[in-house]
Amino acid sequence: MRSKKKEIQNIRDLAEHLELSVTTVSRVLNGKAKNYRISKKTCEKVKQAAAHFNYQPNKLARGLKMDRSETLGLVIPDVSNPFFSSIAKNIEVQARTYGYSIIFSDSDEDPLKEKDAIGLMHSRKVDGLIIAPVGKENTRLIEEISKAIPVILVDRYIPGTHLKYITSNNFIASYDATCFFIRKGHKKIACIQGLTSSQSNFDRVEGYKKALADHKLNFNNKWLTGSSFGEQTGYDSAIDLFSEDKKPTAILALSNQISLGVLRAVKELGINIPGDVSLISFDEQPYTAFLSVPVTTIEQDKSRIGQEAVRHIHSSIIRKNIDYEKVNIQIGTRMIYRDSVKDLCK
Amino acid sequence: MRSKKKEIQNIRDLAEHLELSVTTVSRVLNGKAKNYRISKKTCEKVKQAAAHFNYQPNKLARGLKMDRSETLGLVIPDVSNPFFSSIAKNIEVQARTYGYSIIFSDSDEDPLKEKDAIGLMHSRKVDGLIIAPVGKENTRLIEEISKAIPVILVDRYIPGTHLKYITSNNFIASYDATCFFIRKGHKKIACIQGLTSSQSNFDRVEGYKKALADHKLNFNNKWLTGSSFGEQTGYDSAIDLFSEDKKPTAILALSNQISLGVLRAVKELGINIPGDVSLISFDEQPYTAFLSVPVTTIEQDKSRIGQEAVRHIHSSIIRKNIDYEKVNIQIGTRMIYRDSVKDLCK
DNA sequence: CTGTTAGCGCCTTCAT
DNA sequence: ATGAAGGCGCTAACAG
Repeated sequence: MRSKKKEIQNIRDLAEHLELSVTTVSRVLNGKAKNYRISKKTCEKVKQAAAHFNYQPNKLARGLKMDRSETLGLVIPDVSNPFFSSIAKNIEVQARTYGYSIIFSDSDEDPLKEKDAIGLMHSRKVDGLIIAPVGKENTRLIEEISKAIPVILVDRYIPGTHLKYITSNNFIASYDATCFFIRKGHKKIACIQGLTSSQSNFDRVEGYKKALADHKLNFNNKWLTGSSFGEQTGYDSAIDLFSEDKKPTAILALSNQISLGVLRAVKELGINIPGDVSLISFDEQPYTAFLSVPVTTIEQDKSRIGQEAVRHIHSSIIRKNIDYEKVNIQIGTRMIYRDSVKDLCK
Repeated sequence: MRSKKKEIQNIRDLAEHLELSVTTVSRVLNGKAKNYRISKKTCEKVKQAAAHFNYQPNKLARGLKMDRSETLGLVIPDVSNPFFSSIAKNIEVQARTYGYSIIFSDSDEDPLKEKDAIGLMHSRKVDGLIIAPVGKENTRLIEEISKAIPVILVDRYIPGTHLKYITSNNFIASYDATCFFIRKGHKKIACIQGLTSSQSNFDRVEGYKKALADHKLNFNNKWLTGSSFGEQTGYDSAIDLFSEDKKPTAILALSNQISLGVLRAVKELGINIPGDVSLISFDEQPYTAFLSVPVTTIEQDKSRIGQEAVRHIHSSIIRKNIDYEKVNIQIGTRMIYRDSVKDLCK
């Protein structure tokens, strides 16, 4: 056997080189040697040759034939947000253990881009789709596609649909945080919310309201501001909250970026945390402990969210049937107590 | 024409429904109507039907036939690092404007995973590969694959190869930062480095050394510590730097995560920045201004790095030839002056 | 134990 | 101005 490296581009070249049929080679390479009782010798030869020529089957062709691309679509609103990048990382790493590659798209908080991205995923024949929807705009589309392939929502979900989701228990997290404020003697508690059309935002706001109600505190609309999860919202809202006669003693910020904005405003205004105002923020980050004031946060279990998402989508895929088993997992959160909340009772 | 929605799964179904040949449908859908002088009427009918049935061509089949998957591979060491997540975002957004989807893989700072990821990209027939290599372990493999498809390195590059790269001008950035320390009267300047096998780290260290040399300051090995870009390295190095008789007056941290580690150590030790020690950190982040001490940073132009990478790879792809035109772009950085450097001259 | 062959969905050459 | 047919690389009946 000449060891001269011919151009081995596909399985046929390899088969010819080995003087075997493509079938045999295919079988060996797909671990079906046993089923067809292919001789050890042949088996070894094939494997060695494949390794020698560094042959890798064309996944496009394989996908076309098998009707399975071994690919998962991932659509998230903003990877540069550390919350989502963490989720993305966990999903990718987990997905690979199941043999999937990730086709990734950043919807940039834009429903139109999201729509395109979903369409693309479909035409690329992903086996499943993991999506953190921007809002509710593409609900119909997502429901439609979920009839063809398994879909799972992460973080942000859409109620009133069959769509499965995995998210944090936002209601309880928010409820607990607000209660914590109240226990520390706060009565004027503001909440800076994110995207109002997102359900996780809604749940957080509900938790906040419920906590107020449970403690016979009136909910006042002037203390609920904000419109997106971004930094600018936090800044604008904080400025607003302090410019007028509102002046809350506590702020619940519904995302890490929002609290960064609050920090910017607070710095500009010369306001002191927790002296003048207390702060609790959603999303623990590696840097939160080292902020100008170490802020008390609500930590979400990003790694578990990612893992569960992949696990569920994988099991839907192998079961081949888009089951309507209800999967709506709300993963518990954890408060990390630091120095941004003042105890008014002392 | 019945508007009953038959199952339109592929181009043949669509053609049959329209009572046209697949050829014609294909041509219209690929914008080649003009070339074949297909009548306006036919054209319109086809487009409408495609939209109506929400038909999307199977990209797997298309890719197989065309030998172009319209897909770019992206392999980076850690998306949860905000520096890389920012790059990833810019790359994805830019790639989409050229019509590429991104197949993304996180090598998790592990050369083995990186190797697998690159192999997978190859078998998925990506049209081009953008990679921030972990170290130099997979140089051979990357060079090999670069003969088959365009490859471009971002951030971390590999010298002594033909591999194209786009990175920050790390040498100058580091040189300038060190000079700044010196100008402020510092003489005992430590440098906490990242992955020593990465060229960008090397360049940064070289810039640091050169600045010392240019100012007749001896480089002393005891002030060069660290071994990875992670947070723990920053912490360990800082502890080490302060525990002994070293006690530098200034620290140059070669990544944002390293400086977070420094901050952790400094907090634990009750050391004051910039009172006891000054700090300059690579990588500007949204939070850096709000850290316990707003830190002076070296900002890299992440959006430009991403854009250029995609631009170059796209042009290599359409030119169809893997040209050996040297592309080694070093993008300028910008220092953002804040309060973490003490002026010893005052 | 191994091989032959059809066909996945698409584009394109050649024919009309 | 439109069609028919071959083939991209792979897997899986079906056939020995």
